[in-house]
Amino acid sequence: MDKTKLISIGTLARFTGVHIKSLRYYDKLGILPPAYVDPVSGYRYYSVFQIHVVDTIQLCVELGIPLKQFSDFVGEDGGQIHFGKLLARGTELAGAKIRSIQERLYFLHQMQEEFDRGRALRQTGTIEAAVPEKPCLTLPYDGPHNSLEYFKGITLLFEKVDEMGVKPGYDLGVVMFCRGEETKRYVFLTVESDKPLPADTPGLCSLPAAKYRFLRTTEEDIGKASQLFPDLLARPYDKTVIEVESILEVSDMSAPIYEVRCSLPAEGSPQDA
Amino acid sequence: MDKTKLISIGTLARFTGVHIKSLRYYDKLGILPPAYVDPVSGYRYYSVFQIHVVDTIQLCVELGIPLKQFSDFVGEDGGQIHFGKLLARGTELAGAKIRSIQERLYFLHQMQEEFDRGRALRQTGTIEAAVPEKPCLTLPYDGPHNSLEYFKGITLLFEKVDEMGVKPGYDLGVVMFCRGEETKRYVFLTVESDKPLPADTPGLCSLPAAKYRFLRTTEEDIGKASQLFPDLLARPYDKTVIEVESILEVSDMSAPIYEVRCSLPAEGSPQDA
DNA sequence: GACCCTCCCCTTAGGGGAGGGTC
DNA sequence: GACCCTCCCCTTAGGGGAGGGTC
Repeated sequence: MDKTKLISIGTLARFTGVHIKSLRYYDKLGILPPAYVDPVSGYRYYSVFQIHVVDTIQLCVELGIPLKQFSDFVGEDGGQIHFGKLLARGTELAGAKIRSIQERLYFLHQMQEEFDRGRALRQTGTIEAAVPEKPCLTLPYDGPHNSLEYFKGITLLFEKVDEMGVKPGYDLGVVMFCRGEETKRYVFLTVESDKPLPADTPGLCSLPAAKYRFLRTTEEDIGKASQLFPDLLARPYDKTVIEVESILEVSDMSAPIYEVRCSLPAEGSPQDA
Repeated sequence: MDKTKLISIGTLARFTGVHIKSLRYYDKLGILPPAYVDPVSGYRYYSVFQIHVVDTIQLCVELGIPLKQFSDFVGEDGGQIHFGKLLARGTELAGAKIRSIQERLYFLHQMQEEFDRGRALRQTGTIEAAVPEKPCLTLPYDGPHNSLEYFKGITLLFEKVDEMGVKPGYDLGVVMFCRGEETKRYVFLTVESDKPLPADTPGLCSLPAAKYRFLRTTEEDIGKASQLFPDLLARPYDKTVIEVESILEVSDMSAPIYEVRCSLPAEGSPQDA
């Protein structure tokens, strides 16, 4: 072995930008044996071509491929790299990672929207905004917020969502559907699902897409929607009133703030009763 | 504290899909204190609303925000969540992650291309393909491959790339520029850089974009380009001949295979000498 | 009987540092 | 004097399991 063709571990570290400790660790794992080890001093010497092996190891680390699996991509003597396998696995993993982070980013954007609306609401007292449809599970309920019955209902809804194998959403509370003369009241929990849910699920319905008027209120006033939206309730259109605990800013459980939303008449419907 | 409003740790685990052990760990870190702990049995009881705290913790974990920093996003009593801060940090981190993985994916795609070409070359013996321009560092050199001088040259190039603060590319070897009567031979190392390199860097040039003819050969034949491309060398156009060690399949250092590329005449140039 | 408790040991990919030879 | 060596201890976010109370 001609040492003059080889470089020291420190030089390899400099050339690759990888820490000396990492190179020793790779040696220990057996995935980067030095081209030559001085039997007296124990000094490790590497070939410049092993720079590519280091690069490949780094690629695996960055893609989250466990280094124990690195040997799957390398021939017996460590000098052969199965790029085909590595490329396939790497592309697959990188794709999965990007998809997963994009989902998270999408969730964050949704939260950001609700958060911004919450802030606007805090500043102006009331706002009006369009809200998309959201699937949810419901349970008939006619009591006040924050009662034992209410908690039992919410817990039951979480239980059901769990049984269905889907994820609970961030919104929960009380919803009132005013349809003609009839008004029905439920506790609800929104549901996150990429697949459509079976239509025959008991209690499955959705918070309808509509333009809503938003208000904030404290626990005392909750359930008195008639006082909060006197002008809207006086008008005879089908409306949905949603009461949720406002958790989308600095939320304090001991003194909850509620957000109450009342759907506005659809565009083009008669403006007067 | 009314226990009937609370759920057990196992129930919380089921509702959130998070392992019981993780919930205990979050308690230990102080970022998810149970709403109530039975002083006798030590049993932990949680409020259903703490489901949201668990979700938020999971979001942090998935985005790679250290849980020690989680307290930055939570009020003193653990019941308040600063969504604004969390959203900003999360969006920032998720964006950075996606960009980093996309870079990796781009690198993988490039490798895949070279890999596919290598496979085609192995099957057919020779192929012709267009190759984009690549910046590289060079050092005049006139010896054979795999000699001590060659290694010294390559090592020096790595050293220079390192000094310039850029990353070495995957291609290295010997390049011959035939310009008119003059032929110059160098060792080269490609350079990866997103910024343009200072034009006055000594030895900086580029492997020109062109259609190349590819051949594979063993160590013995290397440097005898005149025998490998007799038809092309007989014709009087400016050509570039590149000899690289073929590392883009199962590569074995003890018996290297070389890839030799000779640029073809530009389209529209005279077909006969 | 299913659920929960507290230890205790183990994992990945290294980083920091001590104490001591080597180029 | 800069470089390299081998221990040894430490980190994150938990998972597995033992041994023993609790609903």
